[in-house]
Amino acid sequence: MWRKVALERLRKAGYKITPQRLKLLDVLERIGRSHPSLREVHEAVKEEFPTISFSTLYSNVMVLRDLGLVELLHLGSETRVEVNVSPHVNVISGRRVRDLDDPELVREIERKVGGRVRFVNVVLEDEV
Amino acid sequence: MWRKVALERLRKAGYKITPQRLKLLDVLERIGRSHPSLREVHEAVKEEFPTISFSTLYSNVMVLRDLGLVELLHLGSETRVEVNVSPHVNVISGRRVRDLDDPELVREIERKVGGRVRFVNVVLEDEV
DNA sequence: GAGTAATTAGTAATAATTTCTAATTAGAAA
DNA sequence: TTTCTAATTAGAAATTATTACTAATTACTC
Repeated sequence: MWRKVALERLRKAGYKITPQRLKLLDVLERIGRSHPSLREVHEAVKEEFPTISFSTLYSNVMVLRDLGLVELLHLGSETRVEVNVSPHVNVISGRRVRDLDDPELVREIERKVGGRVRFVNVVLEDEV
Repeated sequence: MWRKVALERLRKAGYKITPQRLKLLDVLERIGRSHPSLREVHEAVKEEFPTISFSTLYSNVMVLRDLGLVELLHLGSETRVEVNVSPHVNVISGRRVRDLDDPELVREIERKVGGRVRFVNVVLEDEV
């Protein structure tokens, strides 16, 4: 579903459809909800397209971001890619991120902070 | 207040009280609630102690973090220092961060995500 | 006041992102 | 289909921020 939308939007915006881009869409459709880092996305794409360079991957992720197809979030020292673009909650414990789709909660937060929420990161205490 | 607690805790933990550390406490007491980046904290401390190196500043901030006296958060490419250590909400728009102390909201989020919240970052849509 | 381990400043190393460029290629037009 | 051209790619280099290392200095104990 996301892949289809993404492809359509790339076309509409006049971007060329290269094999590198197609593989990137495949990979993000498959693992995007696990919030992979750029490096992890690169590794995953290399499985299917071993010669893709980091720089190509990087610039393509930026294209997707510019088109509003992915969200980037910064966790520790790394940039994570997120396919869920609707306002939602990321629950973060350590390196783990899980999505919580709770429009109710998002709406309440919007009411309290006064502004349109892009996303919410809830950082939990490390379990001991 | 925070400064006093911090100094006490440094002493208790057996750390030496150096002029560099005292200036750092001064600065964080003063500007800590603006969530300065490490670089900004360094600049601010240099105003009062021009010879302090980034590396000294850095390791002292890490000491404060280890003692639970500051929280570090990663925003874009930079590390921000936060003096507010109780579970709370950071409202982020662009490079700006403001604190929202709303224990009610934090408690509700904790209930929904199931876990002890360290802090919550609410990232807002960029204003156009 | 001396001794000692912690701290400091300066520098080097690392890690992740971002930029740059020559060669290649997707897609439009002939 | 073939040609043309601007967009895209791979690889390398530059940048940026953080983290690690080390010799010299210093805060604190006795």
